Amino acid sequence: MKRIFDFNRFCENLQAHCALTSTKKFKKDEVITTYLLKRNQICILLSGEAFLIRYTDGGQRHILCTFKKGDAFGETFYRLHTSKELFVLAKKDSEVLFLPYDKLDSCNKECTYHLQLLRELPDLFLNRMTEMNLRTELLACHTIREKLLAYFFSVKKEKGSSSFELPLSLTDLADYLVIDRSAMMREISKMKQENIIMKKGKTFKIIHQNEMEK
Amino acid sequence: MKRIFDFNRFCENLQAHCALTSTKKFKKDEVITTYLLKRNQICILLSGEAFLIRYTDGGQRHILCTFKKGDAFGETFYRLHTSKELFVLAKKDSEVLFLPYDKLDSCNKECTYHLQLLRELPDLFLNRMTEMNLRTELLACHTIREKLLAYFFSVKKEKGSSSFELPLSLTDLADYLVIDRSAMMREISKMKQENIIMKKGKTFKIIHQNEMEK
DNA sequence: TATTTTTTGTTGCTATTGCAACAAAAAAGA
DNA sequence: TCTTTTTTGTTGCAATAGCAACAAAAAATA
Repeated sequence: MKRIFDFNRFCENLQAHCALTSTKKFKKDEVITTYLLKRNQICILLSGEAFLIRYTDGGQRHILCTFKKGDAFGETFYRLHTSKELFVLAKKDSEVLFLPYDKLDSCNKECTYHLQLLRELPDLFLNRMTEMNLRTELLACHTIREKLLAYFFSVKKEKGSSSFELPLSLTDLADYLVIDRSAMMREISKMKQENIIMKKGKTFKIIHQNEMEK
Repeated sequence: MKRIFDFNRFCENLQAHCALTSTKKFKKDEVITTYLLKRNQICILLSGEAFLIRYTDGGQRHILCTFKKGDAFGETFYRLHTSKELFVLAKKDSEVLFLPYDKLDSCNKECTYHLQLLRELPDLFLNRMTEMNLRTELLACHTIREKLLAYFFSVKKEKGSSSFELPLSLTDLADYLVIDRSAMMREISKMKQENIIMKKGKTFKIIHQNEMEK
């Protein structure tokens, strides 16, 4: 993700110089934060990996977003319209930087970092939105095959190579695309048979790209 | 939608005092703008109604967003990840205010309105995001029935009454939820038979709300 | 008002998908 | 290393949804 300013350096400065900032480490599968309460908190993933999760009434798990190093999250970035609780779960051991959103312009005089962040907020929002747009588009595909192909193309585009490893396990992918895992596996098998994709372990390759491309 | 400041008044001031601002009227079914090019343009709907539309490769029409008076849109608010073109179509005769995003802080000294807008941008983004989150959640429902019920609840919540008129035609609703219209009609018939909903013309009412509620 | 267009409503058929249940392989943990 | 847990892979069956095609009602237009 292109960032207009040096995000890593910015985070370091924030930690070193801002009294309102705190960092915390999380073990795999721990809850980093929830989106139910108006926490007015911005979270930045310094290391590790995390998922934004919702459980449906039926008990199904949906993966709404995946966060990598440098991604900003928190309910500040996801205005809710239902009261269904969302969780951010550490997928791997992670370190997270927390800072309050509502105090962004009322920190002490020497702390210019909050103001800097304020200026970057529209861009951070847009980064979130881009990811959400992707998932929405995937969910809007009619068939499992179309969902998979659209997803594979997005990974291919991001990695810049026609062979790529999925950033998610197949189990997680099914929860991200909101499809039945076994039905998805069946479709993957069919696509292998029909020579549309190749699969060796975790590495996929798209062979026939007819339309859709780009 | 709650706005922190008086949006209507703000638009009036902008039109009256800012040289970079322009307004234009559109007839029903005219294209207001497209999201393909980097227009760096912010659009505000002053009157009327508009849809954000995408056509799939298969020729299907998807309604991605619906805009009402006061809503802000433009590719600035929808960072794309594909090169698929999006259209904003006037659903009714409409009037739209246009202003350039990238010149927000470089207008003449007397024009304080751009700066004001800049401060409001995160909030405007979040309003957009809330609507997109709603649709994503609807698309994530497994069955047509669940999609419909979730949608009905969102309308009910917005209108504050258990009886409500849909803001979309049923044909448009199917394109918004990305489901086959005839299958949707069949499901609505079933739900009427099973006494889950009532329907008189365009007015719906939810009878059994078991879970899901709120 | 009369005519055209759009929306609503209905149905049969078929393909797709979800569910359940299970086995094998791989990964994680002791 | 051995054991346990998670992930991957497969299949039959039943329910759901999409497609096509059409008729009636409503809305828009002349």
